Amino acid sequence: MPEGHTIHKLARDLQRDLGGAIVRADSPQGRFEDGAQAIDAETLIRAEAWGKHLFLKFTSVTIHVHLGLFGRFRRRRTPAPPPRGAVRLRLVGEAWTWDLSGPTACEVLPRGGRASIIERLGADPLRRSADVERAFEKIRSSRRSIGDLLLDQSIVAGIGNVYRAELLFLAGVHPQRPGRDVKPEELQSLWELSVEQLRRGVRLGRIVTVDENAPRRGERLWVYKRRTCRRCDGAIRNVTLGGRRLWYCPTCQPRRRPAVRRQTAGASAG
DNA sequence: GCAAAATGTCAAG
DNA sequence: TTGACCTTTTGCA
Repeated sequence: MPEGHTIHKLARDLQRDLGGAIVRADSPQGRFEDGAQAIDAETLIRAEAWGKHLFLKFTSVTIHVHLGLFGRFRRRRTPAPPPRGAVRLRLVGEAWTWDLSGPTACEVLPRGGRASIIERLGADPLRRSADVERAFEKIRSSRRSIGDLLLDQSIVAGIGNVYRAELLFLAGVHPQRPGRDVKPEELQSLWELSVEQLRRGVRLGRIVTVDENAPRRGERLWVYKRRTCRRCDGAIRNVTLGGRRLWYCPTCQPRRRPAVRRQTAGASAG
């Protein structure tokens, strides 16, 4: 189940397996027959990710895929066994076959369709061209909570419910702080953590935020769905923000920043 | 066998 | 703010 890291890894894998070659396409489930027919026997020119959106550019048209909450791609060796479950789109390459099931969106884009989707998306931590300043501006001028803002794809594209909780924890920011009250250095930290963590997610193929080499299953996250805090052992709280459940540690993520201890001039920093 | 949950988004009220 | 939608997996009878 996908946040931005999943889609970016997918784009790379599809590009590697199917890119630059002719692909056979069909819709075993039958709900994308016309679309599959449109690209069948065409060359996959480029697989590209933008936030949580995937674009598959073929010779004559571009396919847009959004996995939503349940969507999934399965990779199998060609010749592949019969589709398992409801496969919306099967892409068959020389060596590998990819089966798509359960997407929220799987559609042939009209001309200009890709551009109009990208227009609506905010800064993607996995893209070098990300317009960070614009994202910061939107956050700094909003009274909505930072927890809500981080899920808004038109501000930051690619962060989902797990990453937002983990990033806020790592940055020590309380999720209910209004965007306008988040300090520039905290925003900078949130952004840098996003880049670092999402990249790690792409590399590992799953979300791992804890600072351990080989975290065991169930020990990969700091706060998401946990009851106690890994760092301070205090009770984790959860609130609904942006329509989704969000977990945080009230001790490690104080609502007010801890007062900076006043230092007399000339005192050496600790 | 069935219910519930799952890393998401959009449109209706 | 709520419900609809997409599908698979897991847990409980």
